[in-house]
Amino acid sequence: MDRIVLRRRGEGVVEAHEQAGSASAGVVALPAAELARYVRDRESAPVRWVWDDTTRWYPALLAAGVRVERCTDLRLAHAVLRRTPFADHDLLAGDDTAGWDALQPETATDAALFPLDDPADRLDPVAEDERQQAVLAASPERSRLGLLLAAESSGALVAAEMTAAGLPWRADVHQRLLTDLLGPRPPAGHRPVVLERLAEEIRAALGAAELNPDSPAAVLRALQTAGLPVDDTRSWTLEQVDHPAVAPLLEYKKLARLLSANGWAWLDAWVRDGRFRSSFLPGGVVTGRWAATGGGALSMPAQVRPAAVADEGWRFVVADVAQLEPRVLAGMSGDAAMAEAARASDLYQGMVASGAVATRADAKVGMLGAMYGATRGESGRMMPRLTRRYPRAIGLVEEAARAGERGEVVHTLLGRGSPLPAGAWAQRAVDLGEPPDEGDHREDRDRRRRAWGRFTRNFVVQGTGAEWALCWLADLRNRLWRLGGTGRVEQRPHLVFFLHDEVVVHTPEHLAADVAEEVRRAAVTAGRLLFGDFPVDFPLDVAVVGSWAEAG
DNA sequence: TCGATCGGCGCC
DNA sequence: AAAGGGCGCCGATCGA
Repeated sequence: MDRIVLRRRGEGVVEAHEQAGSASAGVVALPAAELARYVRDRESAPVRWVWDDTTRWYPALLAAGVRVERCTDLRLAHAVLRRTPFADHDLLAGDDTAGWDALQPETATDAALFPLDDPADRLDPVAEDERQQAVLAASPERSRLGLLLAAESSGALVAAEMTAAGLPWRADVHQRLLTDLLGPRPPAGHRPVVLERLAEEIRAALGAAELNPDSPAAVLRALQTAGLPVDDTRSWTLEQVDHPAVAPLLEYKKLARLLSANGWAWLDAWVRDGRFRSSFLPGGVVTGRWAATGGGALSMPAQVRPAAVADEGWRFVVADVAQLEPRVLAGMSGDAAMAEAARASDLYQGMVASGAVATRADAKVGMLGAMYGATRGESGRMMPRLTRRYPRAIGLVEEAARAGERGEVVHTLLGRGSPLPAGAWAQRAVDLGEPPDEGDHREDRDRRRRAWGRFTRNFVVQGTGAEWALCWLADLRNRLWRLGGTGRVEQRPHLVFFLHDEVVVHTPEHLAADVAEEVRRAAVTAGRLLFGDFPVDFPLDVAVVGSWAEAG
């Protein structure tokens, strides 16, 4: 397959470096304005575009109606290679290392603010690509690491396409929802009438005439003055006590949250032309999960999802994986008993059926505890039992926790490495053993050590789950393209949302059933890519709906 | 006055 | 005695 490295040069010129082995090795210089046509032409045969950073190239191509099949995102690949235990890091070292380390993705606002001086332009993508390929070739885990790099780059393409397309959003539906719950939109600086009324109720119930219910400290003082035994103002805490102020306070908090997180200001800021426009950031989380910036895209409350509505004549296909992380744990640990439980569409029910635990609730709380590191309470009590039934699965997360406590790196199935701990406890653990110290400090160190162990314990599972999801997305993206006939990305079935273990596809109605089928096939492919023939299933809940809220 | 931090809560 | 992983974002509050 041809491999073409793109590089920006000054004065609106782009160089295309066709690498050895390509049909016509050499360098082509072309005006930036002609890039889209060049890329479109070359896409008629298999080609891999190599570029410094997808966010610096792909949005303009998409805007010109050009979709690419595959790329290598050097920024994301560099970040993976810097941390993976599967690579010889000396092979990645070069003059530019610090620059590649520091390279940040671009968002639409960055581009407008800093159009001229981009640090990416001081980096040499041809040299970096050669280094990365040398690292991969020398890796003892070439195939897993290669899969991770390919998946990460595909994810970058998906993210750019989703960011460009936006999530269909009906501002009128959203506004009606706000008005129904909060009252009419108030003038700037004023509370909606419903909140004002609740605030008065709270003040009356607590005998605190001036109370600002938005101030946690003031609310706490008022509650304590009224004689309530609380140390914070969390909803869960308030639900435990009986007082006339509690009901209006809980109602106030719920509605105030809606107002501040997804109220009229949110609509003004993030919804344009019938689309919620956020920015997805692949690799934005150390574990490999995506992050997003703008509008809180990854924490969209169920409450406002009715406003996500497919276009006229289009549908959403919403799919999510049930219990992704325990399934991934079964696969990566090769735990046959847990994989057997995972054969059920409800893994927790599968654990009950096999006699491992008594109830579904026990199964769920026990597995969450195993993956998050709960050692006591209901979760902790399940651990001995789970360890007996699922020795390999539980052993894997326990070992990841112990390694973290020793200050060591752990890694996902495909080789994403955890960061090294920064605290003093880790320096001492690795270099000096246990120094004598004041009791206070030792307790503090132990607390941090255990916290880091919980992080590495979760890292291996969350990170491998993210790898499964990346493979799912990448394969689905190609399947959707092949379904679609002609036209640009957003004129065909295309991804509009991704949330760790859930996807939303926007599709012309007549293709919805086909999309649902491809979503399932892509999940099978992802399972095979990660776990080969090991029999662990990833069943999906798939819904064809008009509004996101109708799914699940 | 403005940036950093806190308490809280939404999602997985 | 407390002991649960990862995020983004808000208003209030603190502090330079």
